[in-house]
Parts: sequence; structure tokens; C-alpha cells
Amino acid sequence: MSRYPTCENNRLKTILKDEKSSFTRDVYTLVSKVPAGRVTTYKIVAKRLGTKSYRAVGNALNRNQHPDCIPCHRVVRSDTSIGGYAFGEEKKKRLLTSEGIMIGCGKVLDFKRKLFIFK
DNA sequence: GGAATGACATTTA
DNA sequence: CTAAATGCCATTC
Repeated sequence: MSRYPTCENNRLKTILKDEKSSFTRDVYTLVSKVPAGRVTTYKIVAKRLGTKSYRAVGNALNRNQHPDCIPCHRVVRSDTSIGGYAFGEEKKKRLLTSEGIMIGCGKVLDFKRKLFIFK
């Protein structure tokens, strides 16, 4: 069974239902699938949605914050640097570190091994 | 409907 | 290699 690492399935459904933008819904759906201890990138998410709107992905995550349900801190930049976070980059680093993601010089270490591949 | 905005990415200096 | 400029595109105003 597919379970969501940081969010109850029903809760996610509610959030998605509440969201009127299909693009944002898709972003949330994908990001919610990233398990703890893994990361993805804005580019990968965008590509998965069949678009090149990397920025719009970050925007979607920035405006609506559901930190308790959607693990937006697991989305980093393509160059493996951390990227932004609505509650501050330091918080984002802290969260990642606590999940086993090592960070050095502002970048995710051992990135290739930590990268989550969408099925 | 058009302009501005941005948690990005790629190219160029 | 670092930094700036240029391109992207969905959302918002």
C-alpha cells in the first residue's frame, strides 16, 4: 500500500480538494511522495509535470504552506544547494539533517544516493 | 487581459 | 570556480 511519509492520506486529499489550481495540486501530490531521508529537485518535479516552470514549482510551495503534511523541505535545487524555505533556510537544513541528509558547504552531500526517483 | 513576482536553471563573463 | 545576466512559466495583482 502506498503511504505518505509525513501526511495522512485523507489529510492530503482534503488539502488537494481545497486547492483550485491543478498545477499546484500536482506539485503537492508529487512532493508528498518523497519519503524522509530523500530529496528531489524543483527541476525534476517540473519535468514530471511536463513543464519547464521550475520557478512556479517553488512558488506553489511557498504560497501555501502545509509543513505538517507536505514535505517541501525535501525539494532542493538542481545544483544540490539547499534552496529557499518559507520558514528560513536554516530551518530547512535542520529538518533535512534530522532526516539523515548530510549538508556541507550549503549543499546536499552524497546527493545522487539521496535523490528520490519518482516511479 | 497584461504586467509583475519568484523557495529556479542555464549560459556567459 | 564564482557571479551576473538571461530565460522559464504558473500564479497574483
